[in-house]
Amino acid sequence: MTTPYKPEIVEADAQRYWQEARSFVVDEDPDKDKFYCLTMFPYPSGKLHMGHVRVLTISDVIARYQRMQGKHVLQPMGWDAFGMPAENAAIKHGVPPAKWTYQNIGEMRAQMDRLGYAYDWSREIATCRPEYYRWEQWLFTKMFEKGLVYRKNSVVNWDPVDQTVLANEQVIDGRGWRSDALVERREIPQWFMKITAYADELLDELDRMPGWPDSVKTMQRNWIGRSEGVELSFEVADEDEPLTVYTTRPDTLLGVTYMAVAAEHPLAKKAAAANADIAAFIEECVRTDASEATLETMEKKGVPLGISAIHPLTGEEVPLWVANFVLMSYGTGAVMAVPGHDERDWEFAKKHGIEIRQVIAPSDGSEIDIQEAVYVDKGVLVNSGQWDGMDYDTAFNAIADHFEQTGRGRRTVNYRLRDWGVSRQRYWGAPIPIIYCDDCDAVPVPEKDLPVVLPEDVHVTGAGSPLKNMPEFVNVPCPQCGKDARRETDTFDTFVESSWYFARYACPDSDSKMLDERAAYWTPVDQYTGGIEHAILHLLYSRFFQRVMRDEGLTDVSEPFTNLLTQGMVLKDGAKMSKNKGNVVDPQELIGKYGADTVRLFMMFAAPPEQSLEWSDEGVQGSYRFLKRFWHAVMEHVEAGPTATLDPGALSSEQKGLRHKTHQTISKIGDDIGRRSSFNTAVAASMELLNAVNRFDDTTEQGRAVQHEALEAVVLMLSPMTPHICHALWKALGRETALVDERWPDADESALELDTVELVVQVNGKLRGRVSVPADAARDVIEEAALADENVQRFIDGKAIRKVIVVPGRLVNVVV
RNA sequence: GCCGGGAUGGCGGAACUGGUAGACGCGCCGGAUUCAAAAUCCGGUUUCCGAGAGGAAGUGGGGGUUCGAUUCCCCCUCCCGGCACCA
Repeated sequence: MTTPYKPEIVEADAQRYWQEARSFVVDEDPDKDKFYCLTMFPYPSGKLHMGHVRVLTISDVIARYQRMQGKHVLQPMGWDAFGMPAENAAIKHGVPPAKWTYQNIGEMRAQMDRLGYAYDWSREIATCRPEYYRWEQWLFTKMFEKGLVYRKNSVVNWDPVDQTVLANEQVIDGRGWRSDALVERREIPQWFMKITAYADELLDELDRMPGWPDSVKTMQRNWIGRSEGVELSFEVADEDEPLTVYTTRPDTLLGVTYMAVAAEHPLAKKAAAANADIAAFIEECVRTDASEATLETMEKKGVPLGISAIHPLTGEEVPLWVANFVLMSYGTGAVMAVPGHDERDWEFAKKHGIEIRQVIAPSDGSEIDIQEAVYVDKGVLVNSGQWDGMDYDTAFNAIADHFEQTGRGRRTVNYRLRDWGVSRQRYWGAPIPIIYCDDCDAVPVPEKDLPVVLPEDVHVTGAGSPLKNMPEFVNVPCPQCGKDARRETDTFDTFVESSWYFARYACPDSDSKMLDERAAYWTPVDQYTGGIEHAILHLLYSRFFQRVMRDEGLTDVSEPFTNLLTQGMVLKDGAKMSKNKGNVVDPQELIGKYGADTVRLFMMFAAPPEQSLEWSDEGVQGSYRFLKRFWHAVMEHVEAGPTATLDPGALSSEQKGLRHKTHQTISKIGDDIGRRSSFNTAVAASMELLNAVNRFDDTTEQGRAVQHEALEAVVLMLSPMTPHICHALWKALGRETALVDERWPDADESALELDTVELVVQVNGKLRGRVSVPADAARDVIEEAALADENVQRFIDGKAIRKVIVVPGRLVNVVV
């Protein structure tokens, strides 16, 4: 009987060692090659869930692997501590958000430690602490000075019963989640950050980011949505102001048969004053939430305003409509409609009996019927007078020139990207450092008065921010003129905190600067890991903030994350684990039953990191079984007595075979983890090697030596995934040093060479046989061997061989 | 609706650059061990035909390129993520 595997003892022992040796606390050592490994920090929601365990484990495996490559690794952890759930908990249970949050942080930190993650806890950050958010308040005031922030009216979801602003998430089927009242769109003044000032840089740099997945780069490109078009004006009958629209298809201009404005547009409001039907329609448009998904999937509706614009080229009258699919916040709040050559315009025109005019024909001369089907491709202009026969580019330029020469329009670059609205009408966030004075308007809080500290002892009711009812917070003298003034009670969007925390880990205790010289050592982040749901917002805001910090002279770095890995969700029964669905598996329970290593191993083995992971209780048991087999294999070997030194020159062919497998696996797993982030196949390869060791029944001196080498390799290579058991087994194998300080093994090239290789033989692409040939066999020798195969003979017999394809080391295909 | 991604045995997945489809694990079947069970160990396991040797089909559906396609191209279906106030 060998020593049994007791994970709770093995894991406590390893963790005690790391704790006492301060294994994961790092300094800024200029002589060492740094590696900054980071996970998107969690929201402290209460308990760790499997989604957390997955991403934290992926990141930990990378950190530990890089350490074994000799890198000086920083892996910090912290808390995205502001946000709505704390307010919801406060409303429900009467606990102040701060207290609730700090409690959760304590619980989650303990759970993380139980999982054995290699964190430098000396750098822990919680974004709800004034020492942290004072610096984003400070940066905001710097941006204010530079004109990178501004205030304008913008739309929110308004709950008319609770008299409060709702997040999109709090709107369910157009109604407030607590009041059930129909939500209204309402405009209020809010602060914006000018991310559009960096649009071109954010877009262009994507081409020079090889460490990011193409899918994320494509999403960001599309989100920024740079387009080149023409801005042009239509005169409106009886109006002084012309109606300005932007189009990327000036070539279709002669096909404009109507125009549409947003419900909030001044022309619509004016028409509504004189017409009850229009007023009713506008009312209806406002009674919806503000999310784009809702607007785009809504039935497209509109009513005519009874007024016309004048077509700038033909002088024709073009009817004006108000429509629910035009947004005031996009461009000018007005669009020109070309039913013949735009899908949405075509459907709207069909529905309302508006004329559909063909002005583009396919370049290949084929006939189309524009009344039957819309034609959106670029082609040749028709029914367009002097522009007839031109292709897209020629027409674009000719028409753009015409407008620029007549002064009624101009070429312009447009972005889909909008400036970032950072104001939130919520309590549990970082206060926006602004003071409103009747004389001086909005005044940023001077640096000496920062931070603006959020009062933590409050009573949250859910109806508006409690800050509004705290005169000691609100009433302050104006920093400019000293008169009585009022403090801003809105707080920052929590994305503001998460847009720069990664840099602050380098110097979390710096109280004189947002970032000090330590940031120059650690940033940028070498490996960033997190959910694909952050592909656009969080990652784009972080790229923006990094540049704002750069332009403020705080860093030379422009891109915050060199390599990005986006991990998939954890599912059970095909659905995301959530309390609502009742399919949650508690990590704590599993760790108690099997230990942290089993949970970590299953997470890494069950699916590739970018894909969703289907939870399986049986699969977890399988991982546990493997660790037990692993443990007993090493213990049996060790308990059989000491091992002799390996002599590679004195091995039998079976011994050579196992040694070949060992070094082939070392080579494969290094590539799997280091280059491919393919942890599931790395685990599979470890299992294969261990299976080979267990099948290898050779108790001679050299037999045991080859076995010993294989077992040490498995211990080293599994250690990033299951660090505790490997820590124990490394000691058991007679090693004096701690495994955490060991280097990744090297594959011995001489052990990888093979004398013979097996080739597959196909006839017409179908597998018909296999042949063994010397590794260095010439092409004609391979061909001869392939054609000589008995089964291959049956399929080529009596047929003419047209061609023989030889793929060295792989296959032979005989084409007959 | 728009943008991005995914679909392979009973299940999770593997096949990396167009070259043996199903590695590894789960489950299941059979056996060993046991008074019995659990645990453990050994063998089998895509489907169909065949005693076997072997053959045929097969990677969501339909088409195409190629000596050869899970992999590349076109069209479609379903599922997932995001859509600017969930984080």
